[in-house]
Amino acid sequence: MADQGNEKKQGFVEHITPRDVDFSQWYTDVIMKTELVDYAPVRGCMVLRPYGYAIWERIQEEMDKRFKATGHQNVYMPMLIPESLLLKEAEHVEGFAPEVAWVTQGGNEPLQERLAIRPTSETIFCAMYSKWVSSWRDLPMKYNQWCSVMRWEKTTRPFLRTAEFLWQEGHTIHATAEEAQEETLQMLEVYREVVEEELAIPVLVGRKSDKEKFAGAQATYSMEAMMQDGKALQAGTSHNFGTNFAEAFNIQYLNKEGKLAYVHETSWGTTTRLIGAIIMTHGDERGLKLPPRIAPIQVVIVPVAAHKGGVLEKCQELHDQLKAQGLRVKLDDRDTLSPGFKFNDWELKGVPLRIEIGPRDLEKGECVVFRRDTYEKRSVAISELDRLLPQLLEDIQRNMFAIAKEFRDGRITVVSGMEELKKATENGFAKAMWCGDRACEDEIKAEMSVTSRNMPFDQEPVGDKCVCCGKHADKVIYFAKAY
RNA sequence: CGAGGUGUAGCGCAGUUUGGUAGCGCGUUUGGUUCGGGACCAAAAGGUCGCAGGUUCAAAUCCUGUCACCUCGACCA
Repeated sequence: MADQGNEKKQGFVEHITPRDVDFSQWYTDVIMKTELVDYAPVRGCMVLRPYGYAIWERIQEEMDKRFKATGHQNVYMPMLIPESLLLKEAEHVEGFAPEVAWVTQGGNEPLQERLAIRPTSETIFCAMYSKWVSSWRDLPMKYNQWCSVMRWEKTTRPFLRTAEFLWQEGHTIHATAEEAQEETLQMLEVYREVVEEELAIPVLVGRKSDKEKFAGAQATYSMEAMMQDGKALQAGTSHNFGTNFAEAFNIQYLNKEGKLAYVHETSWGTTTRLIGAIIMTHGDERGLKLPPRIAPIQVVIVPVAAHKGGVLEKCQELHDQLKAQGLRVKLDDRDTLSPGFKFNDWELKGVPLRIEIGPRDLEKGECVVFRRDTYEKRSVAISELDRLLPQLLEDIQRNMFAIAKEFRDGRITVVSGMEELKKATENGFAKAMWCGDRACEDEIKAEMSVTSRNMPFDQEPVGDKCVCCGKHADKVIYFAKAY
């Protein structure tokens, strides 16, 4: 029975729009049919269903433990921000004003001052920090909050852009510019680590251009992932505010020399958009494909002819054993569905490993193990599973990252002129030299709807002339169409 | 927000041109037989036709408005 990975026998049933026919429709089919989300009866909002929320909880867990390990604490700020507070930092207001939702009435009384539903919480963190800091001994303060924010977006798509979304926002204040910069880059690295090692999504990290940076930031850094349609998805950002907000909100402390000084501030965020990134990085013709480390269910056990010869009992026993071993395992004991249906169903839902156990296997003390990433099926002694499954999960994790990275790298093209840039960004990223002028970015965006993504650190130049204007250039930069 | 498209049972659709009893497939429920890649038989339940107005003896069908979703553009995580 070994290696019966015969493609023809694996009559998988097509239930979603093929990925290469209509990527966008494929995405919608996948998120709906896997029951990750549903549309809410509110404009632009989505409901995270149990399976979708479970993925978010896994991401939270991985992020949160690293935040704690790097010395951060969680807090919770109010959802409502007084208008006067939001108006304090000019660039910040300008950036967010168009998409703020307002509360104008409390009960039956109109409010004296309208309240913004937070689009982000810099201003309220600043208001509190200004109360809490007085001495250099109070610094740094490194807080994070898990919450939802609201941005009145004109067009929305589940996970990628919704009016309300779940995220974490870290906000820290420091005594020196050096510390703030170190924090900014440290958190970018934490993000990179979670996304590459846990979500198996390769990312390009680097600094944003001034045009693309956060409203009110001195510098913004991002990680950018490539989706299977070649478009970029900004997967997380980390900002250094310098003293911009501290000056606007008067966050001062007495330094060691006994003089008043402004704090240096950072903020950084990742959102449920990461779930969209997982779907569009790894998904295939059969649906979702979850990296083992983030999958809410790593191993599903499907009994065949469950009522015969103690099959179900054996499956239950195996389930308990694997669970005790620390694997996230599920026994599919639904009694009205055929095994074939369940195979398709769990592949659609992206579970990395499936174990099939039927009467024929039991006679031999074996089971069939199926890999979601390679579609490979093979017979294995049940007694080997405790050793084999963790190895397979690690192998799948590595394999998924390698495939995603190979795909991405194969679609990054070094370009030196506008025609090449246009061609490269039709289905991937362009890597180019840039002079640093805003005008060149504007021209590229106007002509081909392509934006600069970020400027990688420590990169060898790929030329010495700006891709747009041809003048001297010393900045390596990525361009792409973006979500 | 600009251009185009779609809203009819949980899902996928027909019916709209030419107004006249609300249809099909899948799913669901009950019973039985099945179970190694979306099983089969029998019976049953399920819809104010996206929503709000209007025209008409009569509206899924005609008119006006509005909302949601999809595709392509402009803004954003």
